Amino acid sequence: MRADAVRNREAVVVAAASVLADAGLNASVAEIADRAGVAKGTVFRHFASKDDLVAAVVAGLIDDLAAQAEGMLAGPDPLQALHDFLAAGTELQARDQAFCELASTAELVVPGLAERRERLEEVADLLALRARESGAVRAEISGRDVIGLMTAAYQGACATGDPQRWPYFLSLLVSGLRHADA
Amino acid sequence: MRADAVRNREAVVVAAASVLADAGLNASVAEIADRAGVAKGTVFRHFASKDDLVAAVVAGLIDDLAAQAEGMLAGPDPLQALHDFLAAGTELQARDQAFCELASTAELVVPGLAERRERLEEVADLLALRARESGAVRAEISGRDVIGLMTAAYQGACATGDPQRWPYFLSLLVSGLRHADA
DNA sequence: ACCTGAACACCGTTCAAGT
DNA sequence: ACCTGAACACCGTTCAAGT
Repeated sequence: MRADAVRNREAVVVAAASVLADAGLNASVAEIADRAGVAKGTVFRHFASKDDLVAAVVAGLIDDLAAQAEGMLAGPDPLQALHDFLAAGTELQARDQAFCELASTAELVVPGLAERRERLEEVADLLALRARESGAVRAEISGRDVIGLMTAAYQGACATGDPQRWPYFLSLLVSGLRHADA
Repeated sequence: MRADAVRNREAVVVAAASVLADAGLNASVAEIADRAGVAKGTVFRHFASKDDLVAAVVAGLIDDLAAQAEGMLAGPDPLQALHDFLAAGTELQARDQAFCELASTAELVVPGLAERRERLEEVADLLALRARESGAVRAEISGRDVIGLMTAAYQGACATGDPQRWPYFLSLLVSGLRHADA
């Protein structure tokens, strides 16, 4: 790969990460190209579609979150670890609009993100299992459900008009996990 | 207003209600016009913008929900009434894609929906107050928060890939309301 | 090889021409 | 008055022409 191509590809990814975080999934390719200092066509030379570019950016975010989660598995307090993971995932939604929009979509509009999500679900599964075995959580809950809880907390807060209040919704959900009857 | 105009306007609203429920907010005006049997231009003769048409359709949905909620205020069990209202709102999201998308947006993209939402919040406020006064709910919760809970339940279920599981997320949230520590 | 910008299809919106 | 469809601006995507 030619040196300018490497540079351009990287510039596109960096620009896309920033623009997508701010403006979400319908940020225009034109704006990303502008910010990267390349022509629109160059974006499509490196990524087959806008969705592919989005996938490349968001895959990095999911991987970071999964890595964080693996670190939490070693913590002494299983309930705290689960709570920390939920908080990290919810806060990521608050920080990144594109991730936020993807997190609340059932079908992954964006291909190539499915495996990343599976890895995340597996770690979440372990966190949930430990919390249940410790007795702190009574509700039956899968790793997939844990991901759902992150989205629930953030979207709930958004719907009140004050996204910053997500910790309140998260604490409600965690109370629910602890005391759920059945 | 001429007779054909009345007929066309109604046809547009009916078509829009159906198309928006199925395809959500980015259903095209062309498809709505087709289904209504009119030209695209006719849609814009009756509604200044696509957003205005969306508002007209969704306002009806919100009003229906608010009316249901007012009926529930008279019920004997305050916790049950709150739960029923939450279930009705969540189920509406499951049934109507456009309502669902609007419910998880902080800023009402669509103008003219703010007052409708306020009326809904007021009824929700009363339902929340009664549930708290009855002692069944410990968490402090406003009418606005109640709306947020509907969105939280449905979006959480969506994020697991199985929207039909919203009752599980709703029951977690209601458990949280009952037992929240603080 | 890779980059560029003109070109195309799609969609919301406008408006001149019809009835 | 109201309806229609051609026209415009915007955006994702393609590709012929340049280096």
